[in-house]
Amino acid sequence: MPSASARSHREILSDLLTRIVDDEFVPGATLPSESALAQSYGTTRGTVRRALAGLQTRGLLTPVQGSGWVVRSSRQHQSFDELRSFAQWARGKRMVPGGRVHAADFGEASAYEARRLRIGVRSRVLRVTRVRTLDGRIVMLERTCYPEWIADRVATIPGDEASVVEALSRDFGVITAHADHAMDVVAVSSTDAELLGVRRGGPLLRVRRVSCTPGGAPIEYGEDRYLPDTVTFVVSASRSSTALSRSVAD
Amino acid sequence: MPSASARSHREILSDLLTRIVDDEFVPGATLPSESALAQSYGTTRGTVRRALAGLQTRGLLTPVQGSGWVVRSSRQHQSFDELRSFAQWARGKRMVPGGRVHAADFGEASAYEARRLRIGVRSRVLRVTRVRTLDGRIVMLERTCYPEWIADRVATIPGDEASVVEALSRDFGVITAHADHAMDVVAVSSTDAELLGVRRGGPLLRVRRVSCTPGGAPIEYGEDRYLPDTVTFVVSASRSSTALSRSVAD
DNA sequence: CAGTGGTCTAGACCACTCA
DNA sequence: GAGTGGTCTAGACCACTGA
Repeated sequence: MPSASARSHREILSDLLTRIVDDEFVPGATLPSESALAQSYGTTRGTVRRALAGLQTRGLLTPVQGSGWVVRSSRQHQSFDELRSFAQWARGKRMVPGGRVHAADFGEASAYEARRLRIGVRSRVLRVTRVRTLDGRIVMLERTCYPEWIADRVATIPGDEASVVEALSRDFGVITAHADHAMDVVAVSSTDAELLGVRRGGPLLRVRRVSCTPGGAPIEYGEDRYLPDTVTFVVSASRSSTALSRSVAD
Repeated sequence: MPSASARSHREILSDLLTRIVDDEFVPGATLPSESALAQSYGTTRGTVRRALAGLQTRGLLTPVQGSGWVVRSSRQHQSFDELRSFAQWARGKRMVPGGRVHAADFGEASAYEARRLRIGVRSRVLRVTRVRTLDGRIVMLERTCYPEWIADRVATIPGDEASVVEALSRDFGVITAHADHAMDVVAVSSTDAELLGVRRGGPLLRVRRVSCTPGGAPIEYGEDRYLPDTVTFVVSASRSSTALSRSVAD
């Protein structure tokens, strides 16, 4: 039953989410009508629709005009924070994230890095290479490039800090609001092979990423290389709700 | 300047989109306030906000509370149809899609296929293997599994049909409304090697996909294997708008 | 045809940003 | 403190579904 106190769209979303995850509404079933929900939550259709739209975006519901809202899945997708941070994602999965910094050096931005970070070519940047582990097993090689405005702050973060994202937010108030990801596949290079402890030529999933502040200022350009059988990226797409796109490799 | 006739949220969205793509508003710039836009389009804030939310989902805009809507990018993301259909995507990129059916056989659903398609184990399914080309070059190997309710209709589609998705919609009225994608990386198997014309052991980007009707009925389970340097998947994520998630490979 | 979601209006108050 | 986006209300009409 609905929480009598749920009036904001967030509360309604979280209440419906709980009820779906708890199988009160199973996949394939139709929810009560928007008007009925509005009445039972003591609010209006507009507010209920905001909550439903949120669950649609998360891939749990789909609207069928003239019929009702159908439960599409009861599997909860991950939050943006979990997507953004390796450590937060790992903890959400009850796994122990670890890793070590292999190298951290200042240098000049390449043309590619400069374009991604929207800074001048040859501006000062900090490049950090980390090897990431899950439950002690190596899963990923991460190369990150930070623009000068944040580089000095990043440099003070200890090499064994599990979550750089958390540290940036906690210690410096720098928050990630957006991230663009590009996913493709590459072969293991000689350098990769040494750091990851695998043979050359094998498959790696590469994720290139630019994270930005709420104002749109790029915080970092990162390139992650995952070993096979370690992670899968899942995208739930529908006509009106996803920003996934497929593009020609450049 | 705004089209005087733009009154629905779709029209406003498309007008703003044009103005952003045409660099009337460049990345980093702030749009006129919601109230100002509402007035100039002859509508209300609510309608304008729907349009803005759509552009946010597409990764073009981001709201900054107390300040305004900031242009984040002027690169247009692809539509759901382009994501869904290899042929439509290729045409959007001005490339020529091609391919041939290598095998098409009826068989019994495996436990995995049955779970994905929400049908009984050992139900009758149609399995089709296609090799896909772009501008004549082999880029992808596609294995698709169709449940019985649609299999006979799929079987009538010619092997050289460029877009199965289009054919299903055009000839049978079967429309894809959702698709869940899981992306990871695998090594080239001996079978793959033969069909794709590459050596064993190299990297392939694997995309597993379940497409559903508006009512949520699975239409197909597909597994695509892309050669390196052919496609990249791009995801634009923010705190409130994307369904991308990262999960442990199973 | 009754009931559903899709859309739009017109207003209100709040939280936040920035000069 | 003026102006911005964030939220919510209370209603209206439309397009569509399904019995």
